[in-house]
Amino acid sequence: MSRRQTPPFDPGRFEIANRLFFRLYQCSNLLHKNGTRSIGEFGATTQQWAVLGALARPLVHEKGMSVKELIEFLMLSRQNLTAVLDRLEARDWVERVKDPEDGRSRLIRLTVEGNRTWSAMRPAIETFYGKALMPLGEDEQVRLYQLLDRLRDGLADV
Amino acid sequence: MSRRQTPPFDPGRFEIANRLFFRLYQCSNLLHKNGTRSIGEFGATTQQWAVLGALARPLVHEKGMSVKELIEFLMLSRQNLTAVLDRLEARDWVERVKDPEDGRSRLIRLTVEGNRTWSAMRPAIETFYGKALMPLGEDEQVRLYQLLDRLRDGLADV
DNA sequence: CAAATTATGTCAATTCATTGATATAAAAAT
DNA sequence: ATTTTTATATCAATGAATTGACATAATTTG
Repeated sequence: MSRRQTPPFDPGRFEIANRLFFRLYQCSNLLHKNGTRSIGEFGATTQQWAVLGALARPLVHEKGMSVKELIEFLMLSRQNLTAVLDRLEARDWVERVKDPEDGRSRLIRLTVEGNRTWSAMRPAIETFYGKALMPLGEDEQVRLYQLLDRLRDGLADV
Repeated sequence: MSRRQTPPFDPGRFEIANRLFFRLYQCSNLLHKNGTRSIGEFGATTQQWAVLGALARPLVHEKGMSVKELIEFLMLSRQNLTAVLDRLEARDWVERVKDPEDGRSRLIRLTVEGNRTWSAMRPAIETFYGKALMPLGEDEQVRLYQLLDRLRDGLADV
């Protein structure tokens, strides 16, 4: 229970919120820096890995995803995603194919090469996950992503 | 106890880690987008607000912080911080003064104008915090920043 | 005193992120 | 059939993030 309408902000509440978002900022910087370094041998970035990961999911892998779906899933702007897709397409890791059911829409799919690269990256990603999550038990990892889920919902509604 | 040395990665563990970092990525994008929008009237960004917030802390406010300390606190590169400080200095929100105790070092301090701006921003930041944290109770907010603390430590050690 | 380290800055290249404005083509609605 | 909406793309500007290489000045070390 107890979801307040407009929470009053005493100094304590502000401090907690401040720490929370500052940690988020720090984690975000570290994820980008060290995550990208850990897959440096492939010349990819964490953002590209997020796109490949989205497209490699079992239910998506064959039909692909539209740009609109990718934007909503990754929560970034269309202009930005277009640029990332351009780089991925230039490396022949993804392809844009016309949607047979909607001529306006194009489906983004992993190429064979993109699939191969994603598989090759997985061990490096697993190593990164393992090291980065060292201080957290499995139950805490679940708790953390559930809390991040709700934070995301809150952030999206601002 | 049970802090594993090299955690074996069964599919379940990978899935949990994957969700966790993906949520982190989404939250990071949303924080940047909606956070910056919520202080848009000041023409500042969440990064600039992080720097101002760091410098506005009671124990720091008078003496300031060196660039090195700011880099370690904010966890970003020197080249990047220099650029952010340049923009803040151009707006007369921060100043670089020589450290009387170390001629190599320069102390970054809030100017009077920077202090004024930080105070003016606070209500907008409080509103943002309030909306973004709507789905989370106070106890959950504390739990979340503690978990992020440990994730940050893990990410830093990769 | 000379050499090495430290703190900062600068220059350059790349990627990622935003917004805003504009364009094109196809689907849907009137 | 015309209009409107939708999906995508493009162009431009700005800010933020990384890395690498180099420069300078001051402190510390040998």
